[in-house]
Amino acid sequence: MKKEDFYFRVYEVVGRIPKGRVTTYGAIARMLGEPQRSRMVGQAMHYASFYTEVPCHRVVNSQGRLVPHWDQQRTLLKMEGIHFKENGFIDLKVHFWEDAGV
DNA sequence: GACGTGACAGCGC
DNA sequence: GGCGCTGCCACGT
Repeated sequence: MKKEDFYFRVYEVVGRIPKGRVTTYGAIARMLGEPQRSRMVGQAMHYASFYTEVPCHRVVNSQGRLVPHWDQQRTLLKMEGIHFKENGFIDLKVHFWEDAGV
């Protein structure tokens, strides 16, 4: 698929993340059928800064770590009810979410 | 057109 | 479980 369409799909999936839940870049890439493009998902999020409707703060990496240089994300997720571990990572075992259909 | 960089993931040590 | 290396694709210089 076209990269532009790929980004759009990413925003769509991210927009479906329920409140109080989070997902990973790899998971989103898999939902779109292209697990190798996990980095493109991250890049899409970078560009998503333009789309305020996209809750990109609910997207973390496979380690449950938050986005670097964006401390506010931690606060935003706390408001969502996300529980953080001592190391500052999110407990994916609890808040991980994945959309079955696309 | 080529090189370097980056909101990542997966595997090996 | 934490750290490091490799593969990936797109974008900026």
